[in-house]
Amino acid sequence: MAERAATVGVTALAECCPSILAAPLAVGEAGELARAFAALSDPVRLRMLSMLAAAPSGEVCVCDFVAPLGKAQPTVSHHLKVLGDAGLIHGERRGKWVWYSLDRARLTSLRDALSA
Amino acid sequence: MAERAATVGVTALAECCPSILAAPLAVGEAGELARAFAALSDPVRLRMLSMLAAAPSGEVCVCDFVAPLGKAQPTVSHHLKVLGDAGLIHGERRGKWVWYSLDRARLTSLRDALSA
DNA sequence: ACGATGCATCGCAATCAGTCAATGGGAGGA
DNA sequence: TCCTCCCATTGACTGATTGCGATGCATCGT
Repeated sequence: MAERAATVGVTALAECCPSILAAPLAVGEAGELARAFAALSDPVRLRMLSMLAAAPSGEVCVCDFVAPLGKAQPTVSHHLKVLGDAGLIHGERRGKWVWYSLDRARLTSLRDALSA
Repeated sequence: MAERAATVGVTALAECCPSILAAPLAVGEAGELARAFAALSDPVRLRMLSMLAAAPSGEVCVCDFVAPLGKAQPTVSHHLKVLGDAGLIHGERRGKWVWYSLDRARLTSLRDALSA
């Protein structure tokens, strides 16, 4: 159920990015945007995004999130999944490690939803 | 407790608006931003903001939120309080009615937090 | 003064979200 | 093959959030 809802939100937003300020939001649009902003409504996830943005290679390994964030590894994995479902990050497995990178276009589309 | 936390977040954000993309977010900054985005993580509240943005006079009475949103009056009041605590809207009592208006500067500062 | 209206607050029920220990599964090295 | 390491998933617990009925508190009209 979670993956379906997340996918719907991502695809719909990637295409049209409804703005909050342009016109009264329809119920469906509001729901999609709300789920997107919900991904940004946690301090751990925001710090993850900023770490990805600041990473020289543009990628961060899961193991490198644990210590700086001060959270257990399952918790880190959970937040990475939330951000991934929101389309904000993408993970790629290389050997034993999984490297995550930021989807800046997705973040921009979310930013534009706050513009007129 | 709620009003204190909200006030801290509002004042701190109004002054500096830390960007997610600029540098690794400190724990405190991340918490403030997270609370701000949490206010945007509900479809009812997003529709409220868009209704305020689309209102010709720039103001909407509480009673005019109830029917379009399909929520009970206490629920509407609750969401208005959340948005107010986040600094996104301001209410002004005129006679029996309370008129709410959008704080566009606050919304812009939140938008800029998603910019490099 | 009294009743009516508009909004906020309280209290409760139901649902959701964050956290971690335990477990599972895949990849590499000995 | 077995052992180790890295990551994801599960299950359980706690706290936060959403929603509404009931109530309280102003304000206005009579």
